[in-house]
Amino acid sequence: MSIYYIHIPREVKKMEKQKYYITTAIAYASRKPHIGNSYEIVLADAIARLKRLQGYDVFFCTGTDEHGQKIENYAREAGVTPKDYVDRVAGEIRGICDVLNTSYDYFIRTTDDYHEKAVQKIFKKLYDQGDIYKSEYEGNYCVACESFFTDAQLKDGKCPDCGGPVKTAKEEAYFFKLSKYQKRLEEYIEANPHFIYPEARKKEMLNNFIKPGLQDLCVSRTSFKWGIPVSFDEKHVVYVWIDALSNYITALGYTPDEAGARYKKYWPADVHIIGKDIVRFHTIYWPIMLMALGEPLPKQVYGHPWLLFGEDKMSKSKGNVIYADELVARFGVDAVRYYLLSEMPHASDGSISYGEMIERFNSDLANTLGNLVNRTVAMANKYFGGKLPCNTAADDTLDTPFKADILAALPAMEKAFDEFKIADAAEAVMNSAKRSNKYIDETAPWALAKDEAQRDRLSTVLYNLLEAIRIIAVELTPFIPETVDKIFAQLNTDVRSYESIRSFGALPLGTQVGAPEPLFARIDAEAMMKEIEAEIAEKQAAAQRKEEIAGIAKIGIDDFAKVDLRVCKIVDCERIKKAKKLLKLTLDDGVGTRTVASGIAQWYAPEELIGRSVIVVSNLKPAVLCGVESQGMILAADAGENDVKVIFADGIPAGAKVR
RNA sequence: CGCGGGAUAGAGCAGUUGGUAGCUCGUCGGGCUCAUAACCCGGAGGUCGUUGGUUCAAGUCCUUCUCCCGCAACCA
Repeated sequence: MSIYYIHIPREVKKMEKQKYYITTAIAYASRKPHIGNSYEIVLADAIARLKRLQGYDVFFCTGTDEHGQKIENYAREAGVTPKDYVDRVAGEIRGICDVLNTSYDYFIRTTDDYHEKAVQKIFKKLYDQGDIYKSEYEGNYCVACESFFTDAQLKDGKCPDCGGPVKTAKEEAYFFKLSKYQKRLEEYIEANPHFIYPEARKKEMLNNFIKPGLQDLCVSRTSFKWGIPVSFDEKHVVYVWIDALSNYITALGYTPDEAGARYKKYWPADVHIIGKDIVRFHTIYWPIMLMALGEPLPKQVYGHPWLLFGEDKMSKSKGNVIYADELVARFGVDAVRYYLLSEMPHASDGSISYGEMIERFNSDLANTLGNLVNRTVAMANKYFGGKLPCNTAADDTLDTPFKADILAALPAMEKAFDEFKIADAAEAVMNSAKRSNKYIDETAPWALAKDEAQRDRLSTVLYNLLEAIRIIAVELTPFIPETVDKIFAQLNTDVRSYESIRSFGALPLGTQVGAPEPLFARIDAEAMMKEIEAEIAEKQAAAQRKEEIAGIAKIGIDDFAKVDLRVCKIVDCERIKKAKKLLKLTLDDGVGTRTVASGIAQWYAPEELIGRSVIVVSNLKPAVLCGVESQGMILAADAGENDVKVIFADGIPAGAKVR
């Protein structure tokens, strides 16, 4: 199997620390992020902490993306200025990073002054050198797809995506010549097989986007104001790509005129940690921007999977949104971190549920790790008053394999980290804890304690255990740093360097061990689940109430009169081939026939609809959906969580007006 | 035939270049008493989605089909 990582020497020379620059995507400051969005920062934090432990000079950057139409709209709804709005949300986002105990070195906001200035200069530079050009785009625009296409891309004069009609659109905008760099990008990706990770994403990018031909990217907008103004053309604001992606270098102090010391030191990034949904922007647009600026490209982009709630995506209306701060309040920060890091598969989506959370907490943290520390420290106190007199009474048949197993965890953990298999890394460490529990069973210290002649042996056994715990604790630093501190407090030592865990025995003999204190209290799963269910039910009820009250703004009778509802008879019905959810209905509306596309394919088969009558919004503007022009919309109701029922009007003549 | 990934014990997953199917949780039985009703050992439970093939040997390679997921495109 190939190992997807940039080779980094394990031994870092003392003279000069090697740098390691790691970033997360910057979070869009439109809403408070739920636990799924928070996974990324914890993942990046674990990697950053490991690299620091390994002796790297780490720079770990995160932040918020604060411009755009959506934020402008939310702010208007909230009745505050966009700046006030993002100040609040950015604060919440940063609060979540902090509550998760993440060790970012820098938090950038795209509304920061230096960032805005740098972005303007970047935009100007690209414009001056001809990579960005202004266009009265008289291209082929597909309204349905909201995309422009070149003549070559069109299929029989129609949109290559949906097969629908395209029209010549005129919209003043600036464009970035991606096409110019396409070949270089393709070569770079081929030449650097680890650049896009995991492998599947790379194929996706190459086959779907790069090889078919990159279209020039629209990089400015005139339709909203909340953005960084184009310095030489104030009608335009810089659209998301150049604004947001630049953060990775502006955070280091980069501008086109002056790179700055920090930039020179840390760029290029060693890895960008991002969600799989934005791999495209980070592996196509971003590298091309950097090429155009004449800067080196990041070494690696890791598109991580998503965290889902049970089977579903989280959504407020389902009442199943879980926020990091709520979880931390209930379970503690390390329990949340541990769950995220140990439960997420490295390539496919993971899930979170309270039941799994409790199970993982009890079995790994409380039983395996917590209990190990507790029983060991308790014995050290009970038998020796916390101070071990000897560590030389070895029993090789038991001790040698034990030590070997404990020391084997570190390389296993490092290898897993290099491949972003963080869950495997956690497992490797936890196996050391299990192995230590087994060692207790093998050596039976309580039996040794009964024999005065075995005193040295007993002390040695307990020393080996304390040392194993110390090694485990250092290895757990990337995962649960707060607990690690507690463990070291109980061991009463500060020998916790990375070097000290490469061999067995760095714990000084005779250290006065502190009193045993449980690290994690076992959770009564049944009681807690009951409690949680009650809370969720309450939340759901509240959400529903709110929806009913707030609902949609009241309309007058005049507004309602604008909607023309008609009974129509379904004369024909078929699936739309290219669409998963759409049915194409041919309707008799009393005057003639019309075609309507409806997203009910997963609930109704075409046969069962033919001959039935439905209510149709007849004066809806036509739109093209997957190549079918839809001239209206049929009424249906959300009958349940995942159930839609069409409202039938059988027996009423076609063309009848509904009011 | 748009591109790509997947189907392995009740659940969640690992299986490196083909060579005796493993891990965690759960379950059943045993052991131990230092410890947080915890810890340790053992059992049961899988014809590795389906068809055909290559091979001395296939979970692993090729092939047929079925189903799931991601990307792209739509829930008018």
